[in-house]
Amino acid sequence: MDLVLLTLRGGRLCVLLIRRDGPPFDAPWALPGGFVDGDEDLDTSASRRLWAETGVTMAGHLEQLRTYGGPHRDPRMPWVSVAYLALLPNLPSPPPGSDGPRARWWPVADLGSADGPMLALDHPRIVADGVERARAKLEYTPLAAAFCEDQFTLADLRRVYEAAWGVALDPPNFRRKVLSTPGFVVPLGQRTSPRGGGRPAELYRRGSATALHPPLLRRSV
Amino acid sequence: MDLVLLTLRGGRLCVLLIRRDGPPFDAPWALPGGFVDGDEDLDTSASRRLWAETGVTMAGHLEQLRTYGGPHRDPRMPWVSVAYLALLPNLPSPPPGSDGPRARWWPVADLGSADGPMLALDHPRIVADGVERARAKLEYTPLAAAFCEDQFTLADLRRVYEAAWGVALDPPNFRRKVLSTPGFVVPLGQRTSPRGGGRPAELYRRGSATALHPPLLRRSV
DNA sequence: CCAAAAGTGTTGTCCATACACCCATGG
DNA sequence: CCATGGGTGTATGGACAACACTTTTGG
Repeated sequence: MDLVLLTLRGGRLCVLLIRRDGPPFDAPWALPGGFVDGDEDLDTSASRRLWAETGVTMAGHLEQLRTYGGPHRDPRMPWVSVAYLALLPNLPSPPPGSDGPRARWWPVADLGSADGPMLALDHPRIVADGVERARAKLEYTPLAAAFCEDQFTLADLRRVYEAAWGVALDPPNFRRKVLSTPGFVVPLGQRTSPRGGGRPAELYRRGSATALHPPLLRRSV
Repeated sequence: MDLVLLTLRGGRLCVLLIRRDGPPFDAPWALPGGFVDGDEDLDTSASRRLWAETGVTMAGHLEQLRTYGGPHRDPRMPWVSVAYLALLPNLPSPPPGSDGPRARWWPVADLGSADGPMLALDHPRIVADGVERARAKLEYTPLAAAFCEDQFTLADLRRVYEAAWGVALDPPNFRRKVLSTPGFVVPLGQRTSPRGGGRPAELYRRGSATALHPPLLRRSV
């Protein structure tokens, strides 16, 4: 099992990587993961590993990403690996998990570049699939809130989209769009204490919606 | 490995089920599937099994659906199973595959009803996931053409949406929408010979687009 | 008073819908 | 000539992008 843990740090979308030393890893950085116990559900196993890596239990979002397998994978690894994708609010660096000392958050934009980490096995593709899944799900689900704390402002939510998609969104229009979607967010009737000037923002929490109708499309084309 | 093979028969979305007799199947109908060879890729294995069941090679569409596993599955079965989803044009009934005599296309709308088939293990959920995946992918990909023959009319394509979503679409507006999406379909400059009255329709084949911008949304809410 | 951030109003454009209408074929 | 299905034209409404403007805070 491999875990793609995504979060936002400093306005950048980041993935958690673990520094590995020996085989079966042919490159210094790899996704967190491990073996699945025979007596537990796949989702349960992923949830347990997520907790082991980050201490996170309820926050965020966890879903199965895809299963990777075939002769191209390292023969010393399990023949197939089920990858899971987690979207998490900002966490300490390094995260307080079992791999803490060897763990690091890497901006996903740095993965292909020269000063970015070298990823082992087929992990580059797994990360790419996870990032694309996350970007796509922001369009038609309210999962952007999984990147935020329990209470968040609409600016927090907007910055999730801006970091994940690499675009700038118009704050007034974003506000209208989110508030006009039933169940996306729930107002709490409280305001933030402003930080260095500016009007305090209203606080919200996640709503009960599971899909956005109509979606919040990134206008790429 | 389990295969969810979907096709259109008589304006209804149908799934291929195999009649099973003994254990490990606790109900008479099950998805086609089998074991994965250790020396082949997952996608390759799914493609091979698809060919074995239907004789289909290039037509249609095949993608990984999800991996199911956990203690709730039958202990005599493999502990995990990777499910694949295929969208296929209309095929003979029964299909000319290895399980041909025991295979049957069932309308997915009948699955929950009293006169519908009883599905073994966790196959009801797998079928439901596959159907929902197919319905969703019709929105933002040109995969509806995978349900059609090599050459098809816009009415054929429209009937795919109508069958999968259970709605009626306005033919003029559907036509404009499809033709205004670059790469969705390619006109062939030929016309069908009309069948029992009506103007002959123009013929098209699949285009090169992989996504629809903007999507063709079902207005359910 | 000024800067900064949150929030409101307004307008134009695009797109989807609904539906009237025309075209081409079989009976 | 009529029924049937394919295809075109067009008016209306809703959603979104753009941007001017107001509100509320800190300095």
